[in-house]
Amino acid sequence: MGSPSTATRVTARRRRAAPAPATRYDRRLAEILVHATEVFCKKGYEGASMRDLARASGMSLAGLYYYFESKERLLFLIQKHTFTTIVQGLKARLEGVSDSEERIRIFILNHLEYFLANQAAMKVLSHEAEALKNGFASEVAAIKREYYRICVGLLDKLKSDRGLQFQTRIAVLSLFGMMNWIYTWHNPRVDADAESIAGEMGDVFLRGVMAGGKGRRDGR
Amino acid sequence: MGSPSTATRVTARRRRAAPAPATRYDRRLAEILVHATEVFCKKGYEGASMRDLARASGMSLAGLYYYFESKERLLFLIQKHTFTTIVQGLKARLEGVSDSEERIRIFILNHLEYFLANQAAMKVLSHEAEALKNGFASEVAAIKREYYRICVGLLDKLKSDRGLQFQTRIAVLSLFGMMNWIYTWHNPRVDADAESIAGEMGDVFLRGVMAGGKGRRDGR
DNA sequence: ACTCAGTTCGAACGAACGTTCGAATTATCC
DNA sequence: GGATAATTCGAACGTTCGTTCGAACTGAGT
Repeated sequence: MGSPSTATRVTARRRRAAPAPATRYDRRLAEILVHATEVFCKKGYEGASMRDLARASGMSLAGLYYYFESKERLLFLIQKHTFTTIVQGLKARLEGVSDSEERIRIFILNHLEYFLANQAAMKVLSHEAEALKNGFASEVAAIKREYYRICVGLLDKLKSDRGLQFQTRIAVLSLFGMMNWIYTWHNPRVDADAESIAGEMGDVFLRGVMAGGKGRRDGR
Repeated sequence: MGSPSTATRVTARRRRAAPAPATRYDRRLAEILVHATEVFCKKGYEGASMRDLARASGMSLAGLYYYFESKERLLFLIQKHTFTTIVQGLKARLEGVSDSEERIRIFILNHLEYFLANQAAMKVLSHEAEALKNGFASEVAAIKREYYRICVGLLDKLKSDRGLQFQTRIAVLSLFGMMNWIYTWHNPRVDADAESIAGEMGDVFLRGVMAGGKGRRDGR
């Protein structure tokens, strides 16, 4: 048969939505993704060679291509899975909570908990955001846009609930900056856990957007 | 002579601290740095080839090596110059200002103004922070540490002046995150200028750290 | 016109890159 | 245990990588 990877991937795709079983193919694929994430995190997407990835997953160079048709698709799968998971987790946690401040605190906590529990994957997601091209890029961009819009919705709700006045776009992007920058500095031996950092950042950010009421201090 | 670049660089290094004149060598070198910054910004350090850099500066591949002994040193020169300039500018602007809140606003404004006026260089500084190794890395890290410590000093002063209570480390790193993340989203056709964004971020951040007074909302 | 340091370049080096392919190996089912 | 499909691999492909080298060009001083 011509291209083994295409053929096998099609037949292997008949897996249930159920979590545990999964085919051998899917399990091995997930393993490789984990090791590749670690390598991409350490050396960067461009800096990591397929030979590095093969060594990390204890597999031959050619063997990798049974699971992925290209290095770019491998990065794509990592980013898509990571992003999808974090959005799913957020939606589940927001369910049933109506207070708009509490909902933003949940957003921050969910983001930072996932970030610190999956540091390598989140660094690859944040740091290699521009590495994908065309089709791959736009599919990840769509998930990112959904995530961004959820946050905008939460902040706009807070704004109207409490009659606040701030630029939602700047506030949202500042919040993402505060949170995502963590991959450049967090040291588990020095820094507190996600819940504590989320509390601290939530305090600063929420007081910051709420303390003002209406208008800027000097009316500029 | 064996290695022309080493010899010429030594003889050419007799330039004044004066701004304008500079030797031909220094002027050409600066030009190449500008073009290389643009390429590193667009394609990343690993993703940019020496051939890309040669094309961008209208020079032959071999010609570049008259000015730099390696690609890594080229990145180093860009990062060191950018970081040194921003720290210098900050120190000049802080001189004579004593109010601790105003000093932090100056820090934010200086950072964002330089960031948006030199987006490519600042992206290369932020995004390729881990690309350098050993000696190059530690020299840039020293400047970064100085810059970080200045910010810690400013915040600690505010904290003691006003009897506040927050974790300086988290606050500083959150502030850097807010500001540095801008390279991922700022669009000059949509977003306001540096002064306006600095005002907005300054409001959120300063209210955030000042509104609390002492202790966390739930005493955790 | 000649000199000589400063500057640029074409051509090439070996190494490493992403990817392919056919054969070999391993697991699965009758 | 033999047939069939799923999985793995060694070896090689053509390309591009960072870097080097000696020759050629340029411009200022004499």
